[in-house]
Amino acid sequence: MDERQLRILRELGELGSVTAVAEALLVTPSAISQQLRLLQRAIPVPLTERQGRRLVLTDAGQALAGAAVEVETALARARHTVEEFLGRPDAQVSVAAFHSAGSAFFPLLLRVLAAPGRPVPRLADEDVPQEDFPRLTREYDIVLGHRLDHAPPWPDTVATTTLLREPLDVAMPVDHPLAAKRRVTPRDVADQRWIAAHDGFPVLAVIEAIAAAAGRRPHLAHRINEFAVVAEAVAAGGGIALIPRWTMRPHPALVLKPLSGVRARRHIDALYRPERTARTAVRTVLTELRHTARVIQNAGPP
Amino acid sequence: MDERQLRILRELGELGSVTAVAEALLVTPSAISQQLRLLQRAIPVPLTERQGRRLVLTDAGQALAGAAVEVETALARARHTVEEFLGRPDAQVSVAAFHSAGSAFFPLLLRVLAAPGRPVPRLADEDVPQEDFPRLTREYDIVLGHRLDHAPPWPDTVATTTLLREPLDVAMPVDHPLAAKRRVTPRDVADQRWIAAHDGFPVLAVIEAIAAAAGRRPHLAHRINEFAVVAEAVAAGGGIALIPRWTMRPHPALVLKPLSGVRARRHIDALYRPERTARTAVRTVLTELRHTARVIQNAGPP
DNA sequence: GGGACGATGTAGTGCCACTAAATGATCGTT
DNA sequence: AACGATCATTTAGTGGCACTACATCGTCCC
Repeated sequence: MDERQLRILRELGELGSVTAVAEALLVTPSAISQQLRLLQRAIPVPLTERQGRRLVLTDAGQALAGAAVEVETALARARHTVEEFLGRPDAQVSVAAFHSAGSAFFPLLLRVLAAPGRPVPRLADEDVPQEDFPRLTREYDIVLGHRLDHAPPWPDTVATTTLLREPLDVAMPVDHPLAAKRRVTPRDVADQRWIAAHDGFPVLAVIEAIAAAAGRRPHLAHRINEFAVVAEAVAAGGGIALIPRWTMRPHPALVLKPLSGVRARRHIDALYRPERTARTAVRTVLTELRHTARVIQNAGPP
Repeated sequence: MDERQLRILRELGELGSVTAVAEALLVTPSAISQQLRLLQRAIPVPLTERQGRRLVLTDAGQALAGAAVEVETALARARHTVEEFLGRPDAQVSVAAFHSAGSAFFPLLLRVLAAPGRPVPRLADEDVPQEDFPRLTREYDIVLGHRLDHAPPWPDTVATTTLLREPLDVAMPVDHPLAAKRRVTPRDVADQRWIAAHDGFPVLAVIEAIAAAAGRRPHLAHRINEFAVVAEAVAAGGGIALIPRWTMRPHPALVLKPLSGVRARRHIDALYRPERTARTAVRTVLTELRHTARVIQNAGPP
């Protein structure tokens, strides 16, 4: 007893003859007759009976044809399930971000999505080395990752959208000798003690580029990834550091000075598997992330 | 997208690997893999993804697997529909009877089935010529028919159960000359005017047999099928008649005298298509008819 | 009765789900 | 680091089954 046989039985109940069913299903009457015989073989009571030269359903056949409607309904629903899954505007969308992007994007994203009928965000922070961001797209619909301006592009296993090109400024205590300058050069800062990120994190490469531009080797005093911790360490006189201009909340005891002569920028990119954009809700969140990026860039951190 | 592919998807969701699904469904992993590929071909977003060396469902796959459960549920219900149809003890059972059987059986049957959980009788009277009783089983689950003791048996296209072997007595007015006898012989009644049934109805053959036993030709004064009408005609002096002993309500102006020397009996049989006894409710009604027959035989008509 | 209509049986064909065996990928182990 | 074990997939080949074409049989209608 399979779907097709039930379909045939149902059509026979509604159309009232084998020939009519055959025409409706675009096959020969012989095929219908054979399938009915096969269906009958599995069932111990007659499902059909001759009425003159026509074939009609018995009571048992009508009972089974009724169940066949449920089967077809369930199958039709199954066939539409994927579309519905893709089309739901209020589905869950998981977004991962490294810390500073999270602190800047998540509040704005939560606010703009806090309405019925909008995607339901599932946010998570994931601070991983550069090369691990693409892998996170297995687990999250959208991953906010960062890389330096000149760094190799993301592997083409993932699709990407650049949300921000954010300058990295030199952070120092407000009473630092360099705090009087409008901008600083690699020569200005090459001999400073640096608070850098761990290996594999993008900020480190910029510090090395700055030192190289001044012909020195960088003095890496501390290795701290989290910018909020970095800021506190800088304020406490632990050294200077590179801090993103827009996504970090300003620290009252610090000043940020733009670097000249070295491209110190990081990209904040949205990484995702292309097929996930088939979901309306995912596309919506991507759009909102782009919009959020403009807000962040114009207004600075919240 | 067919049932099997959905089944495979569902199992993959629950078992978590192609090999496990293959073992569960008693096929090779290759078959599973191929079916998943076919299913995927019909759907624009990935349903599965590699997780290490295993294959697991994506969110879209899980959504579809959920719908697959509904499909399987509907199919399982369809597969049980026939059994349920057969097993329902309180289903409708249609019973047809010729007039006198109806007037005797129907009241008792209605009384014994008048309870929740018992078969719901759909009664009908059908007075047709002898050879038409089997045909009625197309339309009714059970048909009460009658035939004479020595008449040819019912065709074996129908199953039969004999409910009653009922004597046919000679009915006459209470003041008739023969009313003084305990029983009557063919010779006694051969010259009487008879009230007989129409051609094709069993009673007629008995009258002819009586006449033949006495070496006469019967004198058929009237042709009336319905025994209630016959009784009135006899009471009014229209002639004598054969009247069933148990299934006719006694008429106050008539007496019934047994015939000797001639087998004057009719069978009241239940005719039905064998497959209909697959239904519990039909078997129940057949049992109750047999029981009702015993009551009628012992107690006489109600 | 004869012709039209409807259902069914039979032989043959093409498709499809499956198996078997090889390949590729990943994991755990020593 | 290398190996075997495990898991998935691919390929070629096979058997079963749903279908078509054609013939036959029963039923209805004029």
